[in-house]
Amino acid sequence: MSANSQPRSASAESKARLRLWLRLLKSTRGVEAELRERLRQEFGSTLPRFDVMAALSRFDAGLKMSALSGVLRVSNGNVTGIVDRLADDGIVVRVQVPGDRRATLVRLTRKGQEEFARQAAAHELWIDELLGDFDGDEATDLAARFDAMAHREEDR
Amino acid sequence: MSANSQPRSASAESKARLRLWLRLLKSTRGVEAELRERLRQEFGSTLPRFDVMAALSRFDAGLKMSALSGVLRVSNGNVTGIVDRLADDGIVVRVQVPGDRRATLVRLTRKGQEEFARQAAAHELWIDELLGDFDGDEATDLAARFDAMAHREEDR
DNA sequence: CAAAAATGTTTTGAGCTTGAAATACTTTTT
DNA sequence: AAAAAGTATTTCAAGCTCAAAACATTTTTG
Repeated sequence: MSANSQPRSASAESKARLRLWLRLLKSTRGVEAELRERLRQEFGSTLPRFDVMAALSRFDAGLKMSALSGVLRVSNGNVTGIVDRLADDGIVVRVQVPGDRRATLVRLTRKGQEEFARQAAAHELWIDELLGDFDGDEATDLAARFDAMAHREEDR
Repeated sequence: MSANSQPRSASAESKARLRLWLRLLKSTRGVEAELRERLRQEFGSTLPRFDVMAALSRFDAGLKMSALSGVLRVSNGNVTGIVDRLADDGIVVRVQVPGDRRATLVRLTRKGQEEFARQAAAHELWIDELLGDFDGDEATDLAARFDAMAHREEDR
């Protein structure tokens, strides 16, 4: 009955979502902090650098700066700085795109590929440890669930 | 049987966890990006500022700088900067702790309380919208699940 | 074909973030 | 009570992050 049965349950739902958000944030920040720390300790590197290397590792032909910032969903200027430092370290190279003098292609060097392979192997072990609470089936279910959510986000 | 039935399934489990982690990261980063954008647009503020205000709002008597960085799980120096700017804007005040001239207590001002109330109300609506994929029960279940995980993290 | 619009990247300025060093004060030890 | 150890906070240097502005080049349009 009554037109106002909604408000009460809507509010309870809203509180439940807020609680979920706070837990999600705490969990992912915790894992991220641990990953940062280990990348720093074990490889003298950072998460943003790892993310750039991971993205480039999927494209042997390299990526344009704009494509890279698109894949990573960070700003152009941001990628400029990270790639600068990665290039200084010989992990990536910038290559002119023939026929378009505005664009540059960024590619992992041989050294970059080797370095990424080492880090990615360690990274997978770390994740396995840090998300050890979830067994294979639960992880698979949740991954599908959050994939749906991530997709809904994209349409916004 | 065989001694090597473990490796195969362990690896599949590890892949499932890695996939989960990537989805989790994508989802939470997406929501965070949206929150940042809205805080900027609607309130000319940022997530770190919101986090500090939220923490202080739970302690009428104020928090010491070290307690604040403890609650937020960020470095001391980090909090110094955010509190500096919040103080410049009249959102918080630093108060001397009687009997200990090293410490300072940070408290929301009246203005800070009012500002936080407005932002928190909007924030709750935003989260309700952004996590709209999850109904109340699912949100409650998942919150408990990630709480368990976050607790395991703390023991590390 | 010149002007205008679009595309690709870097620069800039402000704020966030960290770990380590510096500073200031308090408590404990000798 | 001086020395040493511990606690509270800020400063520093380096890197990450964004939005907006600046630049350079290419494509489209009038």
